[in-house]
Amino acid sequence: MDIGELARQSGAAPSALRFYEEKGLIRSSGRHGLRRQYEPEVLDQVALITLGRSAGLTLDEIGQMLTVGGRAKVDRQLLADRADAIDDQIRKLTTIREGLRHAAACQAPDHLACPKFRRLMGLAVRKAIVTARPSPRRQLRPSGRGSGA
Amino acid sequence: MDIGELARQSGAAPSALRFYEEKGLIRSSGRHGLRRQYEPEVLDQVALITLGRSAGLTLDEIGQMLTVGGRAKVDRQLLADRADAIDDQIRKLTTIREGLRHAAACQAPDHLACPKFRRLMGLAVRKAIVTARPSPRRQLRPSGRGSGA
DNA sequence: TTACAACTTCAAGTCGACTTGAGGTCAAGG
DNA sequence: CCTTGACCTCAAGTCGACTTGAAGTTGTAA
Repeated sequence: MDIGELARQSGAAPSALRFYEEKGLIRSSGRHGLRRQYEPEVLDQVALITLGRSAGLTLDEIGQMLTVGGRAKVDRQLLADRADAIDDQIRKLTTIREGLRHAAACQAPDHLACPKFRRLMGLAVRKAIVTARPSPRRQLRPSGRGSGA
Repeated sequence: MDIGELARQSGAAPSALRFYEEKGLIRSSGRHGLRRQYEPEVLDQVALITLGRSAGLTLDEIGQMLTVGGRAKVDRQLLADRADAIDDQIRKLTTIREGLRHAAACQAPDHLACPKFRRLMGLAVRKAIVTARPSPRRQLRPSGRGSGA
């Protein structure tokens, strides 16, 4: 299939697909004239990329998980490490979610003053944060999730 | 305390703190000469910002949760919506984590070929929707953004 | 055969979240 | 009094992930 079809079926923009290819996350099987042709299984790869991106992973991170070249590279340790890192992120998000759920229900006008909120967020133990720089985890362009929601 | 002290205690760079202030996420209580002075409770706010950032939230998103101005704005619906959005992100991350954990243990050289991996990632559903010769629809505009998954 | 929509490349622009650098101010200590 | 260094402002730079635009090519339907 050509890039337009892949775009339609995957939901990713053609420019994004070219970008992924340039980065080595997907591969075209050849050209028809000058047009890229893709095998159907690329759809799965793009789905994976999209999922990863929407979960906040960088393309580099996703690339490390993808065995796209077909060749080897299945670094199990890396995979396990990534899983752990994601687990960590899940814990942080869970913390925030709980804090938010409470804040949405709480009567205190300023939730930073609410002891329950503070406990949920672990703000009493702020000494722990010393390790400046929370991993350079850059986020996907917020686009969708910003408004309305 | 001045910005250097806040930076030291919070782990955030002074430039980041100025940036947060400019964005309205924190406030200085005044100046000593030309130097910003901060109240201790700003530490909590910065801790919250740091936590949110490391979980992948944008500053705007975090700002909406923060009642920093002291004044009202506790939009419970917004808070609940944010909690839901975060829940969604947690689910995606959980999916990925499970996929990764399996891939790290699996023998298949290409996990996209592994049925268990595919099931974990929910990639099987893709198959169904394919090529039914879609009507010639053009879509070269900003594509409305799939925002994926 | 021709029109044209869909593709191509490449360069530059955008956005969020900061960082870096230049040039300037000022409070405190020697 | 003078130095120092932590602060100040403002502009510009950086990075990731794309998007946009210009200019050119081509498969295919009419």
